[in-house]
Amino acid sequence: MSEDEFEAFYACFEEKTYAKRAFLLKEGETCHHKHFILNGLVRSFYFDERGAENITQFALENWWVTDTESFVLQKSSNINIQAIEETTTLSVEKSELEKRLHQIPLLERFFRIMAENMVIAIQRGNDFYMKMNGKDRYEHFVHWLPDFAQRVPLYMIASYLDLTPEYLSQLRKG
Amino acid sequence: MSEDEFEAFYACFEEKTYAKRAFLLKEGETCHHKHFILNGLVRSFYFDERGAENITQFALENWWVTDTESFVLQKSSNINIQAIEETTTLSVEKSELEKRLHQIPLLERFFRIMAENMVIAIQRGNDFYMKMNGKDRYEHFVHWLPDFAQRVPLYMIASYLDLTPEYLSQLRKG
DNA sequence: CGGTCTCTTGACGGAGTTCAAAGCTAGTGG
DNA sequence: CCACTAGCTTTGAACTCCGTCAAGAGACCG
Repeated sequence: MSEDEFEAFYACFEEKTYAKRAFLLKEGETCHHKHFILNGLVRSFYFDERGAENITQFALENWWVTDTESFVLQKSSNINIQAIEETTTLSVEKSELEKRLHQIPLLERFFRIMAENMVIAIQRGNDFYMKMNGKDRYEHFVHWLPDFAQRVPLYMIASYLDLTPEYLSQLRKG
Repeated sequence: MSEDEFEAFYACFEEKTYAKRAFLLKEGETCHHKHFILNGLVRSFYFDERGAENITQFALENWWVTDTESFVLQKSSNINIQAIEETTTLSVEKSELEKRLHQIPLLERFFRIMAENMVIAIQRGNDFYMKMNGKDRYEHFVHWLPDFAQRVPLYMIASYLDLTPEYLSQLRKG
């Protein structure tokens, strides 16, 4: 990428700071941004039919976060994205991004590769989920993602691992 | 895309036919192709620690199939892709594809969008899986994917929906 | 301190699995 | 074209993992 191209690309990002518990996206809104996290920690979650929060993803420093379905199809979102800690992002708006993608062929390549890596990451997550029971999922999580285990309250980890806090508590004891 | 470009792109595809039960990819091999299915039906599956087959995906006419992780990272695959019926594909080999992607910027765009759509499809699948119990998953599957329900044996549907054949049998009765 | 949020404990229940056996079906070869 | 066999589907009983409910104990923050 030439220096000019990089400038043009970088210029379309905006730095934003979200307070603890602030929302990057709320259910029912359309997602207009891809966020790159400079600092902090966020979660994606939805409310199930009984009003309980179900966490589908965490993201921290150097991760991207968005609701891909809402962002790509520009339809209203089913999920909330919320800061767990105070969080600073570099965020790019959809129409800005589209413009640059047309101007800079290398960007298409970059975002293609990023999307492929997302497919891989999600499929690995599924694989991990399918092959392990609750206990193994928890142990794996604590072992491989200690950053999250430190910074995220237990009941959120339980939700992410698709366990009740009560059952997770049992597992930790025994 | 210009006519020349399209010719160059189309030329890198090869038509192949796989007999029923033939493998498009075997565990341990590296996946070198993306396959577009012209005709037929395939499944992706792995063997769990007890030697039982676990189906992760079906694909039929007009769908793409590959092992994204193995294809992108060129590492040995954990899954098998096998024809359930005799299947004809248009298949493109990785290095051929890479060459064209460099030559034809529009292709990068095409495959970026395709990868994004895969992310959306997989996440929808996960959502569907998380929110429904076994009975609902089966009914949803039969209702929305009748083609599969007709053409795929029951024990494979059970595996795909993550149920035992015995339990699925119960569900159908009651 | 007082209240809300978080984590733990234990009794009970239900969705789904496991195992074993028997009935059914369809493909294959003779 | 039939018979045989291997593969597929059904049944039922015992069992397990994990969720639910209810109650209480800490812990953090104003």
